[in-house]
Amino acid sequence: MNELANPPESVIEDEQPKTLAEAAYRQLRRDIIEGLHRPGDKLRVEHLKDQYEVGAGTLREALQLLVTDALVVAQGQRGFRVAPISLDDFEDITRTRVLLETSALQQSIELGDDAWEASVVAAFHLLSRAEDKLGDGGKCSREEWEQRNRAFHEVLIAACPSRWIRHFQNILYHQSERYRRLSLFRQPIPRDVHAEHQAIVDAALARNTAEATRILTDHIMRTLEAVKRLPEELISR
Amino acid sequence: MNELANPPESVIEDEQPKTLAEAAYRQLRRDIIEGLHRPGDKLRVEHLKDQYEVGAGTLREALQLLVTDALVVAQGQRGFRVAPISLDDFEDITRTRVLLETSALQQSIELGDDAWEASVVAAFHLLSRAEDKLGDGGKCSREEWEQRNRAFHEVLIAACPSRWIRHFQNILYHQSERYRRLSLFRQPIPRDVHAEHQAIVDAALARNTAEATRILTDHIMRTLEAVKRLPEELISR
DNA sequence: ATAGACAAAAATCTCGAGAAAAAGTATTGA
DNA sequence: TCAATACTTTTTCTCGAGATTTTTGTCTAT
Repeated sequence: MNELANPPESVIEDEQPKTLAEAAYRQLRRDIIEGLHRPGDKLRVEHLKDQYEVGAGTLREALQLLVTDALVVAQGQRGFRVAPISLDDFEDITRTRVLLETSALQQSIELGDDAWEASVVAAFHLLSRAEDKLGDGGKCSREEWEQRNRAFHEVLIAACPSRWIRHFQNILYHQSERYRRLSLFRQPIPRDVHAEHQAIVDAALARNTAEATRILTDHIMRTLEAVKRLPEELISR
Repeated sequence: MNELANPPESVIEDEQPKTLAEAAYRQLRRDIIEGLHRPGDKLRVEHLKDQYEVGAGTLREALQLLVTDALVVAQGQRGFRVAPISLDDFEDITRTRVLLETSALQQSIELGDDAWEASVVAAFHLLSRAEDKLGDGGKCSREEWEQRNRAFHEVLIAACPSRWIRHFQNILYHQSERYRRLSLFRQPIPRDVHAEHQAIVDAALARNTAEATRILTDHIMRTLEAVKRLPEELISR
């Protein structure tokens, strides 16, 4: 009678888009994160509706969805813009991410069962393979690596029972993805990210909460440092 | 040339609505929080567009905005529903709120200047007055009290420089407002909320971070306990 | 009586055009 | 030369109607 059994967790990439608006939304989000539409750019519905091959109202809805992710800002009667970026903003994103993600990791370590451990190991393996192929010579796209990196971080906190923390973490991850692209653009994997991930997995499986959160914090904060070292004009508007 | 000077902080109640869609959004949000549209209810565009006197597309946009606040969930090709409520959800909301709000309060206490102290005292005064009038015999609506209570909690963490924490906290506050209504419905101010607020203000002004966060945590968690004591049928779907 | 399938009804999703607002351009006067 | 005003163009916002999809209702066969 009451079919609220499986409420759609959130608007995450679960299945394929069931509506044109959602399809446009995903494509737009990708293009924004990729930097095709640059921070601060105006997003004119009249132009974009042709580019994405949907009606004006539909594209409007897609833009509204992006506001939810804070990748787009809507200004009263003056249309939409790509959310601006700044170093302050990224520092904020990073610190907030640390706050949420360490809390989630703590609970995940505390509550995770065998299946969780297995999924962590699996995700780490996939990520490692992507790194191998990436260094090997373009046998694997950075696209693929990003996807697996995201999956790894997601699985790590998957045993945290708080939907809200996971929801917010998800938003922040997408945000920081924009900045991380900038960083990777210059220095194609500068730090020994692999070792950091390995250390996190080890500590997590050993149920060493303090150690795991410490490493995770360093891991996340290091990306901030990397971006801080970028030439300023990249993070201008 | 680049007029990004004042990016619209977020979609909070700052000015009056500049667009029909936003007007409908606010009215709808109010009605959902008030419980006029109950958790789990289907929100049929065809019906609601008459009720709120806007076109179908416009109402659609309003609903999309509510998805951002997680007060409404959109299901693929099957329309919109009022976000369901549950005790587990409220527990999650509360704990996440504690995590964010205590962190924000710490920073606020650390960084707040004289102006911040003044605004805290002012907000507390307004809230106290509302409580007086409320107990006095309906000289002040619970509407008013809710508004000032929200303002108080907002001002308390206003000196926290993290926009993201404040943004998330705002979402969670609106969420918990739905539950708090249920609680207040039965027990018209059961606990000595005033004393708790007073204690928070004292500790904050004394820059006693540990004490302030401790009290704030208790304060927030107590609402959870109150809701837990409610008859189950109120939190059914 | 229950289950399945087919048909009718309702609701959602989508589109393009018209009204309102903002931005841009040119003209005029000091 | 500059400022202010009026006009033009662009863009956003809004609405109602049509196309798809989901849901409801009915009928038949096992």
